[in-house]
Formats: sequence, C-alpha cells, structure tokens
Amino acid sequence: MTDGKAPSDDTSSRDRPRSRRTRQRSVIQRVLLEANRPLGTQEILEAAQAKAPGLGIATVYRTVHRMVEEGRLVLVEIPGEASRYEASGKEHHHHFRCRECDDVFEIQGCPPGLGNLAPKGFRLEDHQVVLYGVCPPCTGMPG
Amino acid sequence: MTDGKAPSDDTSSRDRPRSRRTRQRSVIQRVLLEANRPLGTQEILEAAQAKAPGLGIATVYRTVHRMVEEGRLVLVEIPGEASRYEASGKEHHHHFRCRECDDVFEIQGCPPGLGNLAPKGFRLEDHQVVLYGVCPPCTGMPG
DNA sequence: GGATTGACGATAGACGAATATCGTTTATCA
DNA sequence: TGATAAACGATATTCGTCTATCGTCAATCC
Repeated sequence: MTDGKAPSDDTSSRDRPRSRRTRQRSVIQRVLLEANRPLGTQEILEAAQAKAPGLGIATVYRTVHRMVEEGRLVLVEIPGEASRYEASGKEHHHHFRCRECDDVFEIQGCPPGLGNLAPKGFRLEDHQVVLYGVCPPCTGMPG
Repeated sequence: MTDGKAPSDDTSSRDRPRSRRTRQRSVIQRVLLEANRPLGTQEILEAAQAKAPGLGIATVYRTVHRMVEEGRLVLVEIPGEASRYEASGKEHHHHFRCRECDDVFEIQGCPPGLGNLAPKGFRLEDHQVVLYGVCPPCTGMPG
C-alpha cells in the first residue's frame, strides 16, 4: 500500500496517475459530448480523426473507458450490436434504431405502466426500451 | 402447386435435402419447445445432453438454425449477451432478465403508449422491452 | 529547457460466439 | 439388408470486439 498520496475515497479516480490534457482526448470527448445520440467506437474514431488525424482506435477505447469510469459517459447496448456510448447526466430516456442507416437516436419519455408489467414475485429494478423503424432523414422527411 | 418437388417459393425449405428424424434433433426440439423461456446455445446443449449423451454444440447450432428457418423458433437478443431462442407462435410479449441467475423470462403484455413515444418523423415499426431485476426464485420467493 | 512519465499509434493477442470441415455414424428406403 | 447420403461429434477456423504490449511522443512541472 502506498500512503502519502490521495486516500482515494473518490471512486472515480482511485490511484490513477494524473491525467494529461491531450489533443486526442479532448477531440474524442468533444465528439461524444456534442453528439446527440450514442456513438460506436468506429463512429467515434472517424469523427475524431477529422479533427485529429492519425488518431488510433486504441485511444478511442482508452478514452471511452476512462470517461465511463469517471461517470461522464454511459454505455448503451442495442441487442445484437456492439457497444455505443452517450453522454451521461441526461434525463431518463430510451432509444430508436433506424433500420436504414443503423444510427441510434434518443427518445424522450418512457411508456407508463412499465412498473406493472412484471408479474408478482419479480423484483423490477430497471428496464430498457428499444424502438425500431426508420428515422426522419431516411424516410425522406426533413429534420 | 404441389408437383414433384416444391418449386421453392416457400422460403422455409428451399431445396433442402429431406430431413431425418434423429434422436439428437428431437431432444433439442423438445428442450426448446417445452421451455417456457428463451434458452442460449449452452443451456440447450446441457439440457439436451441429459437425454442424449455425447450431443455436440455443432448440432445445437445446426438444429437451432434449422428451426428458425422453419419458423418454429424465434431469436431473442438481450443487450450485450449471446443469442437465445424461444418457441415461436406465442403472443406478443417481452422479457425479464434476472440479474442473479441470468435467466430470461417471458413477460406477458406490453406497455401502452409505446406507439406515441417516437417523435414526429420517425416511422415506428417495432419495439423491444427488456425488464431487469430479480426473478421470484432468486428473491427467495416461491415460484 | 530538460526530466519525468502519461499518453499515443500500431498492431499482436485474447476472447467468446458462431461457422466450416471432415471422417464416422445412422436414418431412410428400395 | 444393404446402399445412400443426411446428420453427427470433434475440432479447426473465422469473425468482430476489445485488450495488452511496446517503442515513441509530448504534456507537465521544476
């Protein structure tokens, strides 16, 4: 055990070395925090490379993991697909997946009556709703 | 439209060689059709091996695929987990995943108002609800 | 500016799920 | 019962996601 440095009662930074502010990291963070929908690692990579050429996939994973640990990012999983990530701190919401472009969008609100779905005896702790269909751009509709 | 052999407008059996009734296949089918919840390939394997020792995982995959193609089985995907399969033909329902035993259960019913969740412009075609919590046995409650 | 060392990019490796291969077994039917 | 080929079990291979490694680069601090 190392004493003489932070007692680490803060879960989000237990004994981690001081983090540095690098171009790559800020770009990735910006991409994620400014996106209004969950992004996959490949999407993040491509978006970030636009502003930080040469940026590698390993850095995407490193940064994303760090942000999740820090509580700034939330893992979003759609059945049968790879992990996506979205900014945390948003209101409770669900997701819509477009079958044309495969993008995932936030859907505000939550169907009422979910709490009554589980039969007696089941302890309901959480839930997830995924809507499937076609997003506005892909239907040819504006915005 | 019944001539010598099917002209194969039937998607579920295009030119497939005559299928044989084997012990392994019947056991796997029974396991799946009698289960009242979606099973993963490993679960299927273990359950089937009880009645057909030596049965291999390849046969599980083969049989499951065949049944899906035949329309007798439906793929059930829980975010972040491997595929499960359940008997088809059931009423519209959703699923509950127990965080203790990791089993997935059928939940009858569907939250109302789901159709209104998607904002204007989104064409809603389908949806999926997954409940998370603890199942009756795992809470210590009787069935 | 120079030392320290966290972060980087490239890429090999791990991992679990699923598929393909292949020699053997066995259901089916004449 | 014997011929045929569907189906089998074992296992190698593929596949996509994600992680580990390592030499180099550069953020940070004095």
